Amino acid sequence: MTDPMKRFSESTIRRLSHYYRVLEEVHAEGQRMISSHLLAEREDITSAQVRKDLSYFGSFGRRGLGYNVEHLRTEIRAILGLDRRWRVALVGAGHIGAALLAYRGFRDQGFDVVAVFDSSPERIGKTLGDVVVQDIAKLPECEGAEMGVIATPVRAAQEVADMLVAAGVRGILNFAPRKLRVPEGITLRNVDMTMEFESLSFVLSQTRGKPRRRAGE
Amino acid sequence: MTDPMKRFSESTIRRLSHYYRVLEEVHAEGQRMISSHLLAEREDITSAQVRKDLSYFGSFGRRGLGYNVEHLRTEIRAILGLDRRWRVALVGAGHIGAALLAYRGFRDQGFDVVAVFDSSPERIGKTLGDVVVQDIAKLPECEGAEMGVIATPVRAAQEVADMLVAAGVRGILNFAPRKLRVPEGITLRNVDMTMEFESLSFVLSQTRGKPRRRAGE
DNA sequence: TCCCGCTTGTGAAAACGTTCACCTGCCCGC
DNA sequence: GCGGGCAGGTGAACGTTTTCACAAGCGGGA
Ligand SMILES: NC(=O)c1ccc[n+]([C@@H]2O[C@H](COP(=O)([O-])OP(=O)(O)OC[C@H]3O[C@@H](n4cnc5c(N)ncnc54)[C@H](O)[C@@H]3O)[C@@H](O)[C@H]2O)c1
Ligand SMILES: NC(=O)c1ccc[n+]([C@@H]2O[C@H](COP(=O)([O-])OP(=O)(O)OC[C@H]3O[C@@H](n4cnc5c(N)ncnc54)[C@H](O)[C@@H]3O)[C@@H](O)[C@H]2O)c1
Repeated sequence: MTDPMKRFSESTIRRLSHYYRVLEEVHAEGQRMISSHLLAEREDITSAQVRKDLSYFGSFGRRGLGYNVEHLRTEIRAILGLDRRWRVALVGAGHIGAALLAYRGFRDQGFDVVAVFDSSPERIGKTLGDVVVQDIAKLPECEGAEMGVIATPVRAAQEVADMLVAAGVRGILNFAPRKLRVPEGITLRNVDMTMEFESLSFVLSQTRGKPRRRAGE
Repeated sequence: MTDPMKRFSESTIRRLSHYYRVLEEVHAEGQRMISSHLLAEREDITSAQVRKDLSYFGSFGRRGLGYNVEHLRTEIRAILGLDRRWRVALVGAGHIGAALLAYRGFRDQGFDVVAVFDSSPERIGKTLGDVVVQDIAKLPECEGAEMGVIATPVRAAQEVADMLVAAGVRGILNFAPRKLRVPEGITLRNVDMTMEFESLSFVLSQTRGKPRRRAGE
């Protein structure tokens, strides 16, 4: 869509998401223009970074003025592929699955959960959100979903991934804490809360090795 | 704990978590030794990367042989700060909060949720997991928690963060999709599922602009 | 005991991402 | 319509992370 087959860094994309969110807010507040400096908002992003990120995709600002909020919002929306709706198949109607289904934010961003699958007889047939939980055995018959979400226990994750790929999804969001194998051409993203906890625990034990206000370890 | 005040890259730490997980598995299977090549396991990490990561913290392997699984597991455990228990205060007993409380994995890794807070009268007083949900107004009286988890709606997130900091936590895991301000010395990690979805949507719209097997856009 | 194949640990090189610094363009006030 | 100040775009410098490549160490077999 841009140049030939240029790839953009993961971090740039994550920051685009961030800019988009800021723009949504600022737009709601009625602001018309915003500077790269304000877009950066928090000190871990510099204004130069903002401008560089945006410049990979085009020239959206006006010198001396900044960026038009409405315009930039529309542009980033298009870049992130949020100017359309995505059909999502969710596998695993447990805690995480239920949380996702209950979350309005996703629908608002263009993500529609069009099918939910589970293996437990207790869950199959129940209505969750506005879709009926289907038997995982029916997943191969699922059509039209571009993305899959894996919210099953670890042991089922790889098998489910294979089924999703067979059913034709091109991207998978995986909540199970395990690296999955997917064929080339299939995009995989992991949400790994365990890792975040461990990262916290690492930093905290670095900065002060022992519990506060207690004797030795 | 290592040299003077050397900092390690975020990615190194995330990979350590990954290695740790692989080691747990391999350990359970009864393997005694493992090579850096096998530790990398998936093609997006090279064996050189594994060795470099580990070398930041010491020399744990033996040339010609690889790493002793049990030993390396213990070492990484200590590096990540998982050789102790962490007290966690959870704020927001909604979908995400409930999912976290129900998840055995965290307890197994050494994270104990010692207190849960919510603002909704419907939730306060209910028992979730094995703790009673308390009124958020009681958070300032909470003592001894080293980490806080924010699982409230976005609008409450910053206020909750401030309260957690006041209550003495040194690290915060934030599920609300907004950048939070925290004082220096407080470690903040964000789990942002929306961003992951957007990242998927970006890649998918790059690789093939239109839905598969359907006419126009 | 000595050699060979295997695998680590690590400097050096390469790739990558971020920051700097400056030129350009634009608006506004005079 | 002219000048000053503001703010975006961008090549180059910089710093960090990853990869490369190889010497050094180890075990096992002859
Ligand atoms: N809950 C958390 O806080 C948390 C935190 C970190 C990671 N995770 C991971 O997220 C995943 C989901 O966690 P959860 O808490 O929602 O688990 P859960 O047990 O609440 O739900 C899992 C669901 O998957 C279903 N399932 C099992 N096997 C299946 C299969 N083969 N096909 C289809 N469905 C199947 C189960 O019936 C259940 O409904 C797990 O892999 C877990 O490790 C969860
Ligand atoms: N559910 C998801 O799949 C999902 C996905 C992405 C992001 N998030 C984010 O995670 C956060 C939690 O999501 P959720 O689905 O669990 O929401 P939820 O509505 O199920 O739960 C939120 C809980 O926070 C409580 N709460 C509200 N204000 C509070 C306050 N000031 N102090 C203490 N408690 C308060 C509410 O009573 C409720 O119990 C939200 O910020 C949401 O944007 C959720």
